[in-house]
Amino acid sequence: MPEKSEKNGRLNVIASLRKLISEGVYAPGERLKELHVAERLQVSRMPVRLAFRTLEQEGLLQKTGTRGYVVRQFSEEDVLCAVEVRGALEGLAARRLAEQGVTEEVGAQLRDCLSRGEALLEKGHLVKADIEVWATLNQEFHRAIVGATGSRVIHDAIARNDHLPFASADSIIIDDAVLDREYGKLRMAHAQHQLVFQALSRGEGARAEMLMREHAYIGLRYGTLFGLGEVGRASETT
Amino acid sequence: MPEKSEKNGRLNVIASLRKLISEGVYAPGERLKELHVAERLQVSRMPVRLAFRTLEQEGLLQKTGTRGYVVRQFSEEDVLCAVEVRGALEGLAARRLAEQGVTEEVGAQLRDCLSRGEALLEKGHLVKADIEVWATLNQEFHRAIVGATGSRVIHDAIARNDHLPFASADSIIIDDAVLDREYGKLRMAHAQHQLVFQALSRGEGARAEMLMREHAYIGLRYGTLFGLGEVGRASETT
DNA sequence: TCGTTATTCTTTGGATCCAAAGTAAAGGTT
DNA sequence: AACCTTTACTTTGGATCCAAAGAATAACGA
Repeated sequence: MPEKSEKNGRLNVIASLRKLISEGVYAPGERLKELHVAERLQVSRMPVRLAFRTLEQEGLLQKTGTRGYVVRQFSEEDVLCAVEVRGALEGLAARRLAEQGVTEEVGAQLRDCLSRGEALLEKGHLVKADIEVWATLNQEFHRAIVGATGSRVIHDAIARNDHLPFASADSIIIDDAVLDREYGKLRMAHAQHQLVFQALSRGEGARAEMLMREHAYIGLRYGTLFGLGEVGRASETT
Repeated sequence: MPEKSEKNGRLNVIASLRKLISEGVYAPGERLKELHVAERLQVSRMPVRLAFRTLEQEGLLQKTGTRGYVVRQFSEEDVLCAVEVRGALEGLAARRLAEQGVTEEVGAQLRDCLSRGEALLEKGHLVKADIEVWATLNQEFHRAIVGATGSRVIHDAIARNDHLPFASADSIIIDDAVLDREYGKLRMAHAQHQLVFQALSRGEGARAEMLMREHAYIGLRYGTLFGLGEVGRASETT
């Protein structure tokens, strides 16, 4: 059973359910029954119902025509679309930020991310733990940009579209081949980050947008969207 | 009190609450109490709680730091961002559609929209009822494009970002000046639709995208996002 | 034996109840 | 008189109960 919140001893049903789905406990296409989930999480049906609503909005669950919810299936096509949506929105954020100018604080934050990325690269190779480090770093870089636009509307739009159930790095086997590929991806992503930062600093909005949109594809290009093989299994997505 | 569903006699709490907010019954910034809304809509607190969750996801409500929800305030800046987000996403849809090719069925649907738009224009002026006609027509055109991409991911992304509480046409005073401006807007929008359709038919993806992005601004350019003066009153949006 | 109908069971949606957390107010103390 | 503490009340979150809608199954008729 999932761990409860430290603060009030309450279970975050939404997070738990999201985790169960991304772990594949509830498989894509599977019908989800309130009572079943409730018993599994040791809560009553009520919080589960709330969670279903939220996860439906996130796109993780899907209302069946008749009744109840099923776990949404994502095709490779869906993943591509999600990537493009993300690219479009983050590109928008980048353009806005470039046009409104990067503050000293945000600039420092981005530079910090870049230098930490540099440090990772200088090692010449990756170990498993580095993948998580990079993931955090990457997230920080992107969040800084989106956050710096100051537009909650854009921020929310991105957040709302960021719930595709990709497995996290620790749920798949990381062998040397994977680490090699990840290193290559990291090199490329880092270079792209540098370019984006450059464009942002120079106030080149259109260029920043274009670079960010291209950057969004990196996970696909390097075939290291963890778990893609799993989520891509679905042939039908409607 | 709002009308109940014909089918099962049940009230759509989400739609009702959304309406109440867009009508200004619950003003931006106002704290929303479950019990109060429940009594107003003649339902128990439960469906209201569900609705709060959904509307929070939609961005209409906002969780306060401590407890409860407040009606979200939208600044003019927010509206601009929402428009750009919409443009970015619909632009994406247009590009995809152009690249994958417009089917005969979708082509016919779009042509139908265009000819109906033409008919409206030929009258040389608008009456109040035409505004609603155009709104429907416009919606149909955009939906056809987004729907034709076949990507639910993109469709949902757009739908999720389409909940800003603009007042509908019938909630403001429509005088001759407004009708004139609307006629001008309609001319322009129709022309843009024609161009988008042309680009789509020719498979010119990048052009279709660019045109669609520009088209998104039309409501702002013509200052006829009904109710913008209202929602724009908020100075702070965080 | 197959199809149709009726009955039962499953599952969801809504209402009410209870507990916990947070807020406001009142009273006491310095 | 001002500030702190304690108490009462407001409001939300969770649990349970009840009703209604759907699905499955069984029984009856052709």
